Amino acid sequence: MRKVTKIPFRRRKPTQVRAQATVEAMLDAVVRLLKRGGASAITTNRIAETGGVSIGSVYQYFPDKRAIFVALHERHIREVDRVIQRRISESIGEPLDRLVFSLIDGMIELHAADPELAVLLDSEVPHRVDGTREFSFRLHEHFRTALGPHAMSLGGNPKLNVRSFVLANMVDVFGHALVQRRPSGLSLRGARSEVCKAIMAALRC
Amino acid sequence: MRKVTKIPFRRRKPTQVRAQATVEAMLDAVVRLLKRGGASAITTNRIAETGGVSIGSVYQYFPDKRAIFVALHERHIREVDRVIQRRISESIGEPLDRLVFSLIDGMIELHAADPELAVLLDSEVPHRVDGTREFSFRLHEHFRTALGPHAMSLGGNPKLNVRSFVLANMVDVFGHALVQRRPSGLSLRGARSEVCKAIMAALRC
Amino acid sequence: MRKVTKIPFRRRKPTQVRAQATVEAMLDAVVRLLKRGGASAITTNRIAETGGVSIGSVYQYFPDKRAIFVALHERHIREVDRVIQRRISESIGEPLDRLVFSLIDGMIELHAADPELAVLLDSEVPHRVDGTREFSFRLHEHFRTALGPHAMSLGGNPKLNVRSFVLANMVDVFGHALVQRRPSGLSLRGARSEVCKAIMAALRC
Amino acid sequence: MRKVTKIPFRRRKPTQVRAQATVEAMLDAVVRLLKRGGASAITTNRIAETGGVSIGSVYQYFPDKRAIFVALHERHIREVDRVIQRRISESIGEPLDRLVFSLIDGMIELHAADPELAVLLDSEVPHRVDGTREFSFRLHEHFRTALGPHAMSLGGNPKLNVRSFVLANMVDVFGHALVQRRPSGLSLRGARSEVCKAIMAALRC
DNA sequence: CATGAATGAGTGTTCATTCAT
DNA sequence: AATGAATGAACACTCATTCAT
Repeated sequence: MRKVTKIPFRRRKPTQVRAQATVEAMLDAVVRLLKRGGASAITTNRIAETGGVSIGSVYQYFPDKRAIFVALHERHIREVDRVIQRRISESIGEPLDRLVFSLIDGMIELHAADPELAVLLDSEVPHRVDGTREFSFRLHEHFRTALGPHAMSLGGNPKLNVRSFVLANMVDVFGHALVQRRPSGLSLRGARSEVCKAIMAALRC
Repeated sequence: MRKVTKIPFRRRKPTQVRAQATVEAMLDAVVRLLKRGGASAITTNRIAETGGVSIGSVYQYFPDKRAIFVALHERHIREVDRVIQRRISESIGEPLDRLVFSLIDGMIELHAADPELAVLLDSEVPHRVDGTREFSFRLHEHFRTALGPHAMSLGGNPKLNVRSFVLANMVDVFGHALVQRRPSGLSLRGARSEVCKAIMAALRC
Repeated sequence: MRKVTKIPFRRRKPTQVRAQATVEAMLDAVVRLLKRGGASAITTNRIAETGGVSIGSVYQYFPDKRAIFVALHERHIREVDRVIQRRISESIGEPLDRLVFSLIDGMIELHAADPELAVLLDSEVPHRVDGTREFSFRLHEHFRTALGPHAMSLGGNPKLNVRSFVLANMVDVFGHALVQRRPSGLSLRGARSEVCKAIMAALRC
Repeated sequence: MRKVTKIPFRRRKPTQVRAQATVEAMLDAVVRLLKRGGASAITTNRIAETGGVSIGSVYQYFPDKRAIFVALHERHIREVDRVIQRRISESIGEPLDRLVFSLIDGMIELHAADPELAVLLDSEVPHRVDGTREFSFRLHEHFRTALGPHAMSLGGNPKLNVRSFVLANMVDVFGHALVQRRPSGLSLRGARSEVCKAIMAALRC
């Protein structure tokens, strides 16, 4: 049988400004659909329509539907990354508890801006694990670097690797939990303060 | 036909032993498919085939596809619940650090049994938020109850609500992180011990 | 990245009588569409509709659209095969010119039954070459066998391989040409008789 | 948009040398795509890309996709025509068997140059029948004219119409068959000589 | 009850064609 | 003239669901 060799097709890379805007429009459309009707409301044609582009254009930028989801997750991850990095660099020279507070506060700010989104993003939009995993490690790096200068205040045997592991995971859960799962009877501010204290204690060992 | 207007229909309650086994077979089939080909590989027909039942039988036990996912998540949650409760009751009368260790150890045991599963379950299988949320609160309750007897060792002002919030979330993340995201250069045992110390510190304030 | 292994899906084999009828209905639908609007009028949904089955059923029997075309060609080939074999076996014991006449007559009968079809079949319906090639060889075999008993009447040096090659190809073209491209001023009967004489001459060397 | 109602539009006639080259480039691109991936690999955009022109230019020269196929077939037919006519004119004054040999040899030369192409051209590229039919008649005319001078050597009752019908069809099949379907155990030269003898016999009646 | 053939709405995706630049 | 980004109608194909047996 004659081999039916699939001939690849050029996919545009969104390097141009306008192209970037189009991609953003499409990702926003996904978010809008997600909120309106859950994962099952997301179809490629609806993404195009909601995003104000033609379905053809969608496939100019993404090879398939899944790639759109990946891009959406990546955009979210990039935002988290950005916030974390900024908060870290802003806290250089400050004492450890200021850093911890700043990180938690950054996460809250991020998730509080759109509380629904973060939840939907990882409950409804399928996301291959590797991306998340990789991101997790990158965060871990950031945190380890950030903890470096505070070695003294972490006691004689800092074990930075362990400390940053603890810090990264606590910032992650509590960043989410404070916004989404805060138990009744606790104000956000109060809970935040308690969490910061807990993190400090956990870091100091 | 993809029915949109739902006509209610009596669905068999799996009270019989055999029925239970059938349901289990189907849920296991979902897991198997999930591991083999990700979320997109899960179709009702394949669930039936893989589970060794007819597609008709699937609809005898579940009103629609989503219900299968819900059941799967519920089964998983039930397992976590069971482990947590057992560990708590086993630690009654023991000091707090024994409880904490037991909880973390339980979570590790749970996730280490099938490390892939837990990840896939909440990265690929869509799960309506309410169930998770509800589960989260229930866990919180368990933890608060469990912490009750340890009020003294938590200092003069225990704020049990806050402590259990901290405990629940830390057990949750680290239970996952120790199995999936443990940084290189740390043995499971070593990391576990560090995490327990961190939790203890966070609890004591 | 997680391997998204495509999980195959069971395709029904049309062994049952009813299934056979369904397949026939679908192939007939293709022919009908082909005559009505050429190749571009053939869509899988139209095949289903015209054939009186659901599109889902089409895919129960064929993995994809191309497979339908292949089946159509195979059906046609099978018919030619049947006619050729019958004519050959009917001519056993008869002189060579009776065999030649019978073969040409069979082909005419076949193509005259639906003159449009044969043309459309190989001008509009894409057909992978290998099938045709294989068929061609099989026919060649039949013809060689058929010529065996006539070795004497082919002169002292029959070279059966060459003779059957000549016969097969002449039966093929003239079978088509007599129906489709017969030059003006020639009756079918007259032309047929001339062609038979020509074939006989070509066979005798 | 797939325009259905055709609005007539001036199409550039490729009179210029450069224009001719562009058209050739596009037709060559079709052939290249055809060989690489069969009929389904031929898309207008790929033709443009492979041919090194813009898709816009393709539509400057062809009203639609089908027109490209027609042009491709016409180009092929023109080549066959050219070869046949040249061989005929070269054989003027020569005996009939020289003419027959020259024709067969011309066809072999033509098809052997690109054995794949001829097959693909009429197995995969849809070709409306009329063109082929018309071409067939034109060939027939050529052959009749060519046979005229050989009336004597065809016996007392030449029936040129029938002879040229026989000749045209035999040249056609064997031209293809010798290249594509020659049975094992036959050299091209040997088979060619046998075929020429067979044609001569068929012509002489 | 269990089965699995049949259904067809709806999906992801392609690709012929246009037209502003 | 030439370009190629953009379009969207239409396509091939899937799969949740039903229901006659």
